[in-house]
Amino acid sequence: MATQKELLIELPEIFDFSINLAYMQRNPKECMYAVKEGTIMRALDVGGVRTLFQITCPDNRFLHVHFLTGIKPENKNAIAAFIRNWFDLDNDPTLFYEMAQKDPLLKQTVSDFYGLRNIGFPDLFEALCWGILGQQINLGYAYTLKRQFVEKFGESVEYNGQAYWIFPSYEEIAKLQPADLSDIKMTMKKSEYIIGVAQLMANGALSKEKLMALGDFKQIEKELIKIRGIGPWTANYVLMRCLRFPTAFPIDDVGLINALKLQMALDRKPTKQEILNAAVSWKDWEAYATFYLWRLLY
DNA sequence: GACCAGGGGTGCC
DNA sequence: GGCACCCATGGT
Repeated sequence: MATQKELLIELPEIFDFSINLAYMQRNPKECMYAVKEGTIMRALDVGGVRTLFQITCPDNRFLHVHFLTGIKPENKNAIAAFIRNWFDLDNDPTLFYEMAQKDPLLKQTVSDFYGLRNIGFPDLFEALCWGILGQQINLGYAYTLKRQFVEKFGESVEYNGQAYWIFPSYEEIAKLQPADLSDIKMTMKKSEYIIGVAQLMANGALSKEKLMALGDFKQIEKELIKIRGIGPWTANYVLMRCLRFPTAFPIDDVGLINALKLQMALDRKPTKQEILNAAVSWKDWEAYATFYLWRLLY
């Protein structure tokens, strides 16, 4: 029975907590949550209240969310929705698995990582920033940049001597000039792009709700690509990991290309046409195919 | 020091 | 729309 400080989130059948936990621990530089001994810790700003919670999963049937600071009863639904989106619980990958088990390029990874979910970025601003940060630099450095950005402009919750960081708000970032980010070694272009996105969100022109209201995947993609700093890769990355479209497909992704090179046993990178040919059988599940192929590398 | 990195913008045709 | 070229900087 859940008390006031607890929340239970029922899990779908296809879900393996330890597999997802292992994915979440893949990079020690991650600063938006902490994983320790089967427990995930994360802080969020919910309606102006800094909330710290931990997630455990003793039975693989429910996520047990325990609030450590700042919970208000009226915010519990918002946090439950955040966690459902974060763990991608509202997509049913049954048909993806049926397809993937017959696909020679996917067969191994879906078997090795059965029950893995597309762990994502429920917050649109965080998703867009992470996409822009990750453009054309190695992933390790992208994590370093993110940490510096978060620790300079975000807020944190202290608990047992450790700081849990909350991603900077677009309201705060919208007020900055590109030069304000130069001391964290963000390139001028990335700084301009991130501030530009923050300003679009701060003035109400861009929001998750407005994008989703467009309904159609292609229309949302088109709308995202209009934004300076957002190209086809970032648009599809956000469609995949924030807006949760299973058909999103960041086809130019270096990680995807390298994973396919490995699975196709090539001594060169596959061509775009070869990737398109491989993806024919992934139809409607391109995002999941990509996510599982990434797991071979990271 | 070359080459790569979970690309994107710009200008040209 | 497709293509070449530029951007900028850490990692290897």
